[in-house]
Amino acid sequence: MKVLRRRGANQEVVASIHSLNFFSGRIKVMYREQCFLPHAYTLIVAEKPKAAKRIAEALGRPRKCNMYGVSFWILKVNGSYYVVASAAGHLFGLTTSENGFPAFDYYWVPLWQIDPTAKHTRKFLLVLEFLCKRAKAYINACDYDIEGSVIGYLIIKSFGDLRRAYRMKFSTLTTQDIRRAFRSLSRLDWEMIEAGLARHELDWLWGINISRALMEAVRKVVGKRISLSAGRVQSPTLIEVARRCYKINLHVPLPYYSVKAVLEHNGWRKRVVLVSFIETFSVAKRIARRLQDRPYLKVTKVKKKLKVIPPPPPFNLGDLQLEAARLYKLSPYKTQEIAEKLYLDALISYPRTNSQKIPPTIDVYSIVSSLAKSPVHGKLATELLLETRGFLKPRQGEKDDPAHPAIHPTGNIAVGLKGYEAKIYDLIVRRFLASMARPLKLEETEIELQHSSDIKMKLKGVVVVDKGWLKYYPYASLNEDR
DNA sequence: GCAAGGTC
Repeated sequence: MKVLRRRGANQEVVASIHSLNFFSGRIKVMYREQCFLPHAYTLIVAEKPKAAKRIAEALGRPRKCNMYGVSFWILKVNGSYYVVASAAGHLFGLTTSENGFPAFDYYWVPLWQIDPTAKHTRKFLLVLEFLCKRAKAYINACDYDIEGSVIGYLIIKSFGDLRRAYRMKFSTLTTQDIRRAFRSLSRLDWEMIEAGLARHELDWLWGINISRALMEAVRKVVGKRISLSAGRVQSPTLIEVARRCYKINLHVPLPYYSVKAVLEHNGWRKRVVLVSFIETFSVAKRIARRLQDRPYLKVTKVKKKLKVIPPPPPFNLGDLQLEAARLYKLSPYKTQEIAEKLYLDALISYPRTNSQKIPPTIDVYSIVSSLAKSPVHGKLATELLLETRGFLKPRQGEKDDPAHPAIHPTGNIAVGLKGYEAKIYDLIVRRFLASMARPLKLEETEIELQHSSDIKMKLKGVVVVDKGWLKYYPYASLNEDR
C-alpha cells in the first residue's frame, strides 16, 4: 500500500491513502492529499498520536500527513526539517519458539505478530520503518519513563541508527516545556533503557516459566490441562487478597458496651461517653441506672491542645488514586486513564510519577498566577497569592521519582471539563494550591467528668483556629472524629 | 498457553 513517486531532485511524494472502498469485489483507493517528505530530516518519535500532535504544534507550524491511516507531521525549525511520528504504546514484544519449560530462548518481535489484539500496531510500525529509513537523526520523544525509553529505543534500533539518536525529556506537554526539552536534548538514556529491557525480560521469564510449571503441576494432579497464570504482580496480589479474605472470615467479633448520656448545661447540649468499655450488658445497664438516679457530673479535668497540621504534599499517582477512590469511588485504573487525558491536554504534568515533590526549577508562581485567571479556581489561586504575598513554597513529601515531579497543574486554563475529568482536575489543582498554604490549626479540648460514684465520662471537641490549607483542599481525611 | 505494561 506504500505509494511513492519521485518528485524533483530531492523530494519524495507520499500519497496518503484516506479510505479504502470495497466495490464490486475490487479495491478502490482514494487519494486526498499529498505530502512532500523532505530529503533531509530528523525524526521525532512520540509514544502516541496525541503526544506527537502536541509536540509538532509546539515546535512549529506542522503539515499533517497520513499513511496507512496513521498521521505524522512535517515541520521546519530554524531552517531544518523535522518529522514527528508516533508509536501506539509498545510495538514490540517478547516471544519464544520453545514449548514447555524452562523456556530461556526469548527474542523481540513486532507485537502484531504475537498478540491478536495488537493488529493495529502493524500500520504504526510500517510508517515508522518508512520514516526511519530516510531520517538523518532520531529523537526519542516518548513519555519520559522507562517504558517510553524502551518504546523509542526498539523503534530506532530496528529501523534507524542508535548512534544518531537523542532523548527529549519533558514532564508536561505544554508548548513551553516541549520547546525547552527540544533545546536541551540529551544522549540516549541508557540507564532507563536497560532498566526497561530488564523489566520486560524478567517479567517474561518469570511469568511464562512459572505459569507453565504451574499448569504442568496441576495437570499431573487433576489429569487435564487448565489455563493458569502467575506473575510478578498478580501472584503477590493474589496472596494478599487471600490473606485478607482469611482474616475477615476468621474474625470473631466480641461484643462490648458503652454508655452514652446527653449533658445539658445552660441550654447547651452535648453527648458524653463513658471513658471505658464494658464487657457485659448487665454492668452497662447498672452504670446507666446509676447515672439516671443521680444525673449530675462534675468537671474534673480540662485538657486543651493546639494541633498544627502541616499542608499535604502534592499528589503522586498513588495518592491521587487513593483520594479518587475514597471520594468518588473511582477505580485506580479509571483515575489513571483520566489523568493521562488531562496530561495529553497539557492541563497537568505527567501523572505516572511517584514523586510528592515540586523541584525549585518549576515556576510555581507563574502556574498559580495563570490559575488565577481560571473561572473555576481563579478565586482560590488569587487568595493563595494574597495570603502568601507571592511567596510560594510547596510542601515536599517523602516520596521521590527519578524522572518526574509530583502531579501539578500546568497553568493552562481548563475549558469544558465535565464529570469525573473535572473532579480529578479539581483534586489536582486544589491539592497543589493547598501544598503551598498555611498549616491547619486546631484546638482540641478533652473534658473529664466524674459522677458521684466512681463512673468517669469524657467529652471531646475540636475548634478550627486557622483553616489554613483546608480552605484549598477541604476533602482531607483527618482520620479522627472531628 | 503463559507476564506486565504501553495504547487504539
